[in-house]
Amino acid sequence: MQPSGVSARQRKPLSVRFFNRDAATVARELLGKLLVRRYQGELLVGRVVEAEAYLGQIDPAAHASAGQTPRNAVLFGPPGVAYVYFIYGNHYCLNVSCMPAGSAEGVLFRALEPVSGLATMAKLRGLDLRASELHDLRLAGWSSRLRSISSGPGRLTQAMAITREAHNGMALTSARSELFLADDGWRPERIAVTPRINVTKAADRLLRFLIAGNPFVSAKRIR
DNA sequence: TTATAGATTGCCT
DNA sequence: GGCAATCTATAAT
Repeated sequence: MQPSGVSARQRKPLSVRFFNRDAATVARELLGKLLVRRYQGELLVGRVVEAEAYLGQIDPAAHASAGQTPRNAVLFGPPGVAYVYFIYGNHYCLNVSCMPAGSAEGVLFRALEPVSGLATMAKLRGLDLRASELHDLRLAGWSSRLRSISSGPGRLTQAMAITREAHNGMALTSARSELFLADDGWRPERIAVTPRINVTKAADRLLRFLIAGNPFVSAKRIR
C-alpha cells in the first residue's frame, strides 16, 4: 500500500451538512478525509484512517447516554463541532458532533495517517525521529516509530496539539479555522467495520470504521 | 465524602 | 501481559 498523503489536489472543507447525518454514516465517510491543524504558522495534516460512531442517548457506550452534562454539552449542539474530552487523567480525545441540535450523536477520531508537518507532529509526540525516518513516507513504507505518531485517539490529539481548553466547542467546518476537516478527493479502496475498542457496553455493535490494510490504524486490542 | 470505572498510552517484566 | 499515571463523572457510603 502506498502512502496516500502525497496528493496536491485541492482541499475543500467539509460542510455543516456533511455532519448533519447519523454518526455511523459520518464515521464511514470521514475515512480518507483530512484533519487540518494550523499550528504556529505551519499546517499539520493527517488523513483519517479510523473512526468510531457513538449514537447519543440511546447508546450505552456514549458519553451522552446519561443525558446532557457540562462536559458533553457540545454533543447536544449543532453538527460539525469539536467535542474534546480528557480521559484516564492523561489524554485528550477528539470527536465531532453529528445530527441536528438536540441529538447527541458523535464520531471519535481514532487514528490518522500523517500527511504533512511530520517533524512537528513527531516533536509534539516526544518522538526523536531521524530525518531518514521522516522521509520514509515518501519512499516505500512506514517505520514502527513513524506509525506511533498518530495511531490512537490520544496520540493524534497530542500530535496535533489539540486540547479541550483550546478546541472544545470549535466548529470544524471553516477553512480559516485553526482546526477543520477537508476533502482532497482521495477515496479509500476498502473499508472494514468492527466493534468499538475498549468499550464494555454495547460491545457487540459494529460501529468502528477503518481503512482496511492501512498501517496507521490503531492497535486492535479489545478488552 | 469516598470509591471506582473509564471512548488510553507507555514503560516494565 | 501487567500496571502506573491521574482527571472526570457518577455511584456508593
